[in-house]
Amino acid sequence: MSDTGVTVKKCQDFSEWYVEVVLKAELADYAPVKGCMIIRPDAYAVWEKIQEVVNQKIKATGHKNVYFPMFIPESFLKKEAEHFEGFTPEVAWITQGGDTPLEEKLAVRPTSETIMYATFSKWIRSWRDLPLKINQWCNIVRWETKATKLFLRTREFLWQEGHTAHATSEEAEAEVMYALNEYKDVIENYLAIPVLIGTKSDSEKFAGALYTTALESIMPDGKALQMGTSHNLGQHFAKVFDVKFIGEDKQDHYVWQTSWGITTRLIGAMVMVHGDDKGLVMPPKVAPVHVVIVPIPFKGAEPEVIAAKAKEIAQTLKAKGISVVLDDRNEYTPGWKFNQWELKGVPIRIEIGPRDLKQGQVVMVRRDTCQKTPVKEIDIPATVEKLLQEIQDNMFAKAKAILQEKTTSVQTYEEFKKVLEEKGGFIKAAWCGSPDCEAKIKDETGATIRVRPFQKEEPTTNCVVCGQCAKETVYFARSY
RNA sequence: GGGGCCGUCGGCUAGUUUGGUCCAGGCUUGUAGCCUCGGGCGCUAUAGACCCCGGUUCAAAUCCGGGCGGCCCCA
Repeated sequence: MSDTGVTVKKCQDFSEWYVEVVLKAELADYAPVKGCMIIRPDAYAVWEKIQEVVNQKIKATGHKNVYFPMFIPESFLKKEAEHFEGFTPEVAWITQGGDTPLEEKLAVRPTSETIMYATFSKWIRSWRDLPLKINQWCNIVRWETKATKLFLRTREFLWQEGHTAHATSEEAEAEVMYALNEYKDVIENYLAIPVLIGTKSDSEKFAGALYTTALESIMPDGKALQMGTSHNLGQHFAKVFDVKFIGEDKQDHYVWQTSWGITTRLIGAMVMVHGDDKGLVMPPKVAPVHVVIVPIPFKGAEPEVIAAKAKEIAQTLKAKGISVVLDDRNEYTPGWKFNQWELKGVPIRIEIGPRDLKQGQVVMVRRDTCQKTPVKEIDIPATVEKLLQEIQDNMFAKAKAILQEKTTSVQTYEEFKKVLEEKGGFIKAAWCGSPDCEAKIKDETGATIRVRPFQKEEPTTNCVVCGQCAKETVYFARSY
């Protein structure tokens, strides 16, 4: 057997498996610049699908897409102190243009709050200008020093950043939850990855925010991955960028702001959660190709007959809006093609050969379970549609079971450490709310508070660290 | 932030310990062609590499220094 396929098992060497799947399924490649990646067509197609879904959602609720420059003057970035402090260790700076040193250095955007809000102050005059709801699809740069991990940790990545300004605190709060819930829908119902939602602890919140809400998921190796965030910025930025409006009461007020984003990291999560020993498994709702048809050449008699039939089936499916590839390359054997398309994660394969032709059927194979079923020709379109939904549902159910299996409640700090070492995953534990206890756990175990869930659970023990009265039950994990 | 491992055709690797047999070998892939081709089938021909810079040496893939890049573990 050649080594064009994945050579390690997912359960044996997860990191190596991940790298191989991403490279061999042709999702991404390493770039000539350290820490940067090249996103290849199949992965970009998934990103476009995510864009399509998100755009449709946010446009329906009055958000508009814009584009701001990627260069941010240093003075802008510095205006909100906490924000600057949070981002400055990983900002890339431009100090020279051609041969001329710049008078003021420019940051390559690590996020766009500052440059956008400087402009908001010009745009917003009265309560009639509110709410202002914009969104931007762009690249951002965070100059990481840690090891590159394709999709999960690269110096440059693609994202979407929504930014809104509102007249009241309540409206801003509602907007934060709106974005979070739409993300939950995209991630769970399209990418088929179950998430926990809640707020971040103060030490993990966005630099400059009042509070941060987030979606967190667990990967098969037991590490948590942040899937998206939605921040309530309060009036912190409004005050430093002077974003004011005259209210109906004829008084000046600062606006209340939110920002929220998801990134190409979601593609990495999709690979990790759903992939198997054969390679990628694409959730049908984001898969660039739904069905691949592999004709099995006719033995003896006319190969044109089978080719014609394959083409006919492809046409029928395309007419139903299903994305189909007819793999009629004759330089590869059917077996080779099976492996190739499985590596690429195409949800459904249709095989059609002489035996099938005789019986007026095809063989349909689903990627998630690798189950083969003969399907009568007349039933193909309906079966494909049904199967795509079934695969989507099954993938989510499987991932949900993993999430549950990888969530453990603990009573004591001893138990906490033991579970973290032996099993990983989310650890539910009682917490007193003190940053000191949180820091102690991080120092001693590497685990952080991933979310303080919205669905509150009464603590059944005292704080696992200090033994003082616990305020709430939170989810800890080591994370990417 | 600390520790470890690694870099040879597009991919996987042999050769490195002990410098010369290597204008670098194999498999795979690419290209051209053949093959009744149902799970990476087989056959023929052909193409393609020592990460970069410097040093040691008669001689460097091999030894030394620096750089660039990747992976893993710990925090």
